Amino acid sequence: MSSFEGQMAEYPTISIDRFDRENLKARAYFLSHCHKDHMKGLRAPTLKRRLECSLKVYLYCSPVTKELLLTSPKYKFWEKRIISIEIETPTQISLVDEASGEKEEIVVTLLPAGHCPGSVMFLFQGNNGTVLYTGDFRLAKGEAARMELLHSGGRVKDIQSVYLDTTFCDPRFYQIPSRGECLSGILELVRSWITRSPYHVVWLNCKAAYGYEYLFTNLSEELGVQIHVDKLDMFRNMPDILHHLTTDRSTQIHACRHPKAEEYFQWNKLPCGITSKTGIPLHIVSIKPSTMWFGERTRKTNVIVRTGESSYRACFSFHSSYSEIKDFLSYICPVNAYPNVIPLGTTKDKVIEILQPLCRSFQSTEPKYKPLGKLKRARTIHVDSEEEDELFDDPLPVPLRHKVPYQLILHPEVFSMTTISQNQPEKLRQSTGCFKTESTQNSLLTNFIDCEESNSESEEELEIPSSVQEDLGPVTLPQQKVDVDVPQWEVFFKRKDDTTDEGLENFPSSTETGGSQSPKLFSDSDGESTHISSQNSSQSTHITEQGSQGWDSQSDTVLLSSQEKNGGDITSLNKGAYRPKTKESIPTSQMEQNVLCPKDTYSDLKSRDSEITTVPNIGEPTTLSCGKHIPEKNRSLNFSTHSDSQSSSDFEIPSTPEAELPKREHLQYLYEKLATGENIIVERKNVHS
DNA sequence: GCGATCAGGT
DNA sequence: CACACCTGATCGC
Repeated sequence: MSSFEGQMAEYPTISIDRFDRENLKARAYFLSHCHKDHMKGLRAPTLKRRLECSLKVYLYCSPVTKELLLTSPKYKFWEKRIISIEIETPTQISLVDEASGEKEEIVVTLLPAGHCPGSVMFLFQGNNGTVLYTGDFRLAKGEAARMELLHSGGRVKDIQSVYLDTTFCDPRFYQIPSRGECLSGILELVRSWITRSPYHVVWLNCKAAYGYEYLFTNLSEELGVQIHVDKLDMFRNMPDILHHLTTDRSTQIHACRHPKAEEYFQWNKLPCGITSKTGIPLHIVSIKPSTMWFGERTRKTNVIVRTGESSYRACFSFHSSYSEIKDFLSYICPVNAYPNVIPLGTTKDKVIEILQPLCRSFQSTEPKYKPLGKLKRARTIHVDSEEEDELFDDPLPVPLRHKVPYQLILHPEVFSMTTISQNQPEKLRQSTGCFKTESTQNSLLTNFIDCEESNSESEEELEIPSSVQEDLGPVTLPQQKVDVDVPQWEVFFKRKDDTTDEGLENFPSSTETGGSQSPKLFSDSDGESTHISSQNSSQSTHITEQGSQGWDSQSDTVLLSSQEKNGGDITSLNKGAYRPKTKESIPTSQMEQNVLCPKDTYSDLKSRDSEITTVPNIGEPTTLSCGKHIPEKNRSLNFSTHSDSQSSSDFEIPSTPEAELPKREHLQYLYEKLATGENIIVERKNVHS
């Protein structure tokens, strides 16, 4: 639960994710995502009244969040006062004090947060420095490095403060299986059950919250079965989600809810009330998404745990694990970091103790003891050289250092801007202006570059395979050799042989599943302890493909690919994917480009109220007009269930093409056992029996 | 009747 | 062990 009070030290006149108390005086509001604990006060009469008086006050959020929010009649009064901002589109906002007329300019950029549909992080740039408010997020290791707009001049921006989602910022939550692993584990479990007969159905016992959509869309895509839900009107303009949901109860996968659902389940009744199909009783299994976490030294895990005759828990997390948080923060390396959440059982001081070493404020005062294990090391950067880099870098995706292809440098510190969005999407106008580069103190910054390194993490990765091999007997873990010279995240996402994925289509994803089948199906691994919680997972509007690959233009399909070769996490909800359809259906990529170009469908005049401006690119290198944009990428539509998991996790035990793969029949057999609850002989060596 | 808060549950 | 809710009881306006 977020304990963020709504304001940031650097920009106290804006409020984020809190709308009560002091926040009632804010000049502008921001909502990172549509979860109730981030909407406190948002529909209170006091704020409503203030809106009526302060006509220049607006709420800014992603298009998806706006859509979800306005679907609820309780928030309808916000309709004319919400301005949605496209993901990854720097936008200038004027913060005006209505009493004094005082005005401050700020540029905000929304970055996908991977928490739930529409969830974003806010990057603010203004006179008091650049700050990042993460909202709630789940980003895999290395994802920050792939976010274009966190960079400039090929390096991460100089960020003063990060207001961080520290939900799992405790070593106890060291690792959480990746989205891909969790997804493929669930996928195979569901598959093994529903393919038995039309009367075999699955109940996904999800909570009432956004964030499971990527699970639904992926299952539907892979299995060709829509998911039954209670409501879907909030997705009416998000075809990529909508198409995978249904209100028709006759489907085999349900995610409907009812206050007495658990009770119903006891009686073999689904939450939606049905118990049979054409007179024949259903065979129901329940799968409850829950957070499962593992200690630092845990070698492997099962993402599916059987909890009863017909019930299972499946790993699913909306938030980044301890190691993911550390990876994220250490990459950003801000001057300061502030926790938005203090997990129960820990204290603010403890959380800060963890965050501080990853910040510059600490590093500069501490002896620079940088063991080889460090991932990044300090280096001095000259602005000039940065620009050079920019110009001459090769456009190919380069691992850590992000380049911004297709850009032209204008003047180092002045940017032209085009005004676009307005309150009403259809109206737009344009204008130009100048913006001064943020970091003035940039000439000599201490920045970090990747180090070839050897750090504990990679050590683990290297070790894990071997131990896993021992444990698993037949299933050997391919050496995911991590080349020390290679940027770490590649280790997680890249698969040696991408092409193999396709062929494996139906092959149960070995990974988690594979793990589960192994002896310790329902228990935990030998390593450390396993933990389970009932959380949910989530995802957001986010990008699957990392890096410079863009999303594809087929707006529709976007979602899902389970793990693609790029391995990243599957987050399918791509920026494009969940873009509400309200505007036009411009192919995503195209739309992106258009954002900065006059020709938009929008036309119009600007209203002086809400001043919004899209800034081509902020940061050292200035981008010219449509330049911001990410190279297009063809999103792979293949959904190989496995690759991701296998490649990305520490947990995975799986098989890779080169390794000895479990036989399909074998896995199928185990899955069925798992699904039906039949006894599984737990033999370490020979799972096959 | 409404909201805010707390307890309890999933 | 956490999360993001929901329900119900109580209190105050």
